[in-house]
Amino acid sequence: MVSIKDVARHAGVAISTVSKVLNSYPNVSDETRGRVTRAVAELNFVPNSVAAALSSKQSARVALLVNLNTKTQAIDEISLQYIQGAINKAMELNLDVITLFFSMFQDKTVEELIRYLKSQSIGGIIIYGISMDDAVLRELAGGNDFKCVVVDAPLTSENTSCVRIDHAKAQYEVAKRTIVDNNCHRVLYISGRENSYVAREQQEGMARLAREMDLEMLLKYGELSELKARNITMEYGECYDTVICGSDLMAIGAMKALTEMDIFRPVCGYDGIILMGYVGKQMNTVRQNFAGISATAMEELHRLMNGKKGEDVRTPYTLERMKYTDIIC
Amino acid sequence: MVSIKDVARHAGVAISTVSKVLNSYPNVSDETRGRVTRAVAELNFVPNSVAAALSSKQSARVALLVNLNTKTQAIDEISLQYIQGAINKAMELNLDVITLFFSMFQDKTVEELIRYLKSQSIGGIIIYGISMDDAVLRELAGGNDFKCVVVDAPLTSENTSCVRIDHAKAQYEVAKRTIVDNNCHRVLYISGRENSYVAREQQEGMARLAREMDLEMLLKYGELSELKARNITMEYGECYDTVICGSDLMAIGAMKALTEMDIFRPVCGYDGIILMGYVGKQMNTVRQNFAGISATAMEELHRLMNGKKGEDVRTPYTLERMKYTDIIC
DNA sequence: TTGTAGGCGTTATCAT
DNA sequence: ATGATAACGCCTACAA
Repeated sequence: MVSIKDVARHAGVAISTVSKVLNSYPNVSDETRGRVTRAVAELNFVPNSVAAALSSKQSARVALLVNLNTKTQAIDEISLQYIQGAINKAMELNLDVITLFFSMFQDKTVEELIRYLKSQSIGGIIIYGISMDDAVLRELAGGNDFKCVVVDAPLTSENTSCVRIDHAKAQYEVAKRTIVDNNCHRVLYISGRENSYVAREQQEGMARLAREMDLEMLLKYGELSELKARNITMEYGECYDTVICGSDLMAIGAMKALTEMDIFRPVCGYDGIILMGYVGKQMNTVRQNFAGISATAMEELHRLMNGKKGEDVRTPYTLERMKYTDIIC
Repeated sequence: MVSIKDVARHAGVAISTVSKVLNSYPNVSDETRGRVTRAVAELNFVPNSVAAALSSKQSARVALLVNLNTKTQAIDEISLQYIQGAINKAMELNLDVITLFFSMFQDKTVEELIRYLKSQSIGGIIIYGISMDDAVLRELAGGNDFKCVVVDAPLTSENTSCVRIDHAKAQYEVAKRTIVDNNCHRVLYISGRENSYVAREQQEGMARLAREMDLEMLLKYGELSELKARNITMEYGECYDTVICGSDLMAIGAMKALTEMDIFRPVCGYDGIILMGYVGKQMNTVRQNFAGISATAMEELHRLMNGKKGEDVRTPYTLERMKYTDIIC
């Protein structure tokens, strides 16, 4: 393997000079920079990131903490897009990435988790799908051991940023469109989990809508489960004009229930997952660009690791009407 | 951070002794081993894997090369299960993992790719979804730079193993069941890609079946695309008794086409993906345990990195009849 | 502006 | 059986 030493020799300069060029330090003459750059090219030198991580204080290594839904595997579509978006952006930014799943440390304490991450020379982390119940992860995000970006949870601080769409606004808009278009007044709202940050924000949007439009609204928790949403719809669907759901998966469950009950009620989803196209019906939904959100999270983390303060970042979304033909290819 | 040095001091031994204990070398007295182990526990010491990777010759770092299907995102369900299975097993085996996607190096040469992997101190790789067209990756798998496990491609060699189910047998069995149960004679077989290793093996199975049962069979390539399978079925479906597909996704396309044509033909899928449950119909399929296959691949890679020779590993599968109610929860 | 040298936390090769 | 000590490849004061 060609190392920095070889480059230095080939360019006729000191190792430290090569290092300075590689890390674009200011005090290097153009001529020296040129010689080093040329040597790098000629030798096809690629810096060893492991050595760099060991040597440098601010290691450019990032951990992705992903909450893989082992039960309803269908929505794992989202997790994969998160992972993909993050890893691609990380490669652009020259950051190393390791991927971890919540299940790996569900029985660990914060201290153990921190020790593990430090043993991997991790400098920053991105957490996906954290809920209010995850004490350990919340502590991790709140602490000062790592730079941190949390997707979809409002845990902003000195070195923790949050990235997400405006769920209150998105839920408000997609529900309003569905309700206005169909002239509804009595709304069955199937939200996700009670202790989900996203669900809380979505509920805010729905509450505002209910106020503004003077709606009668029943709030139920579908736990992001297709089956639960189906059962809720079975029980209450008939008495309401429309079923608004906090996730596409639940919307699918609601729709199947309505079909079985043989009654029509407009259903509204949330997320814009591909899977929804396969049920063969249409519905309004909020399309989130999960890969894009994750890329944004990685950029934000990169900034944090370069000294920026944490903040609350909102990403764009679109309202869509998804149908089968949009999907297949 | 507590380092090996702290452990050594605390245990009253030399650093190298601690290292020997950690890596379970033979020549250490039980008493010393005990003192070191105790010190490790008391100090909550977790070895720094980055330093180990730098120092050690045979670095325990593994790269996952995943062929993410950017077009038909639906079947990415499989990729995620691969990733999950590999990462979980790697953690058990104390291997570090980085995940890469084919798209990241599609315009790179083998040499560039090798340099990149070496710059990351990668010692072994697992390749998912390689096809006969991927010259660079085939060269990588054939070379001697890394220990390598290839999932679903017969590229066995000195330090390259292959892990997969017996596709010829599986395709034979699932098709036979479908054909016998429905008493068919004329078969429309929609295979995947022409240059896919899996497709070739599946075709072997079908050829044998056609021979044994004296079937008339038309082979078409659906390119793993739901739409292509749909179009093929539209064109030829009517003249055949049954449609056998090389993937669930294509089976879904075929089924939708038949529904639209308003004719019944038994359809048979392959893979056992969750998505299939959502189309709301039943069909025979081969269920692969993708996470399990990937875990097996990681174990095999681990063995290779410990000096074993490459070989061809077959994993189990089951024939199943998937239906909606199996899925939702 | 450039070079020297110490250190990052391990592993591995020698002596002892 | 145990302990010095030199790598591993890079970063970074600090010196020149």
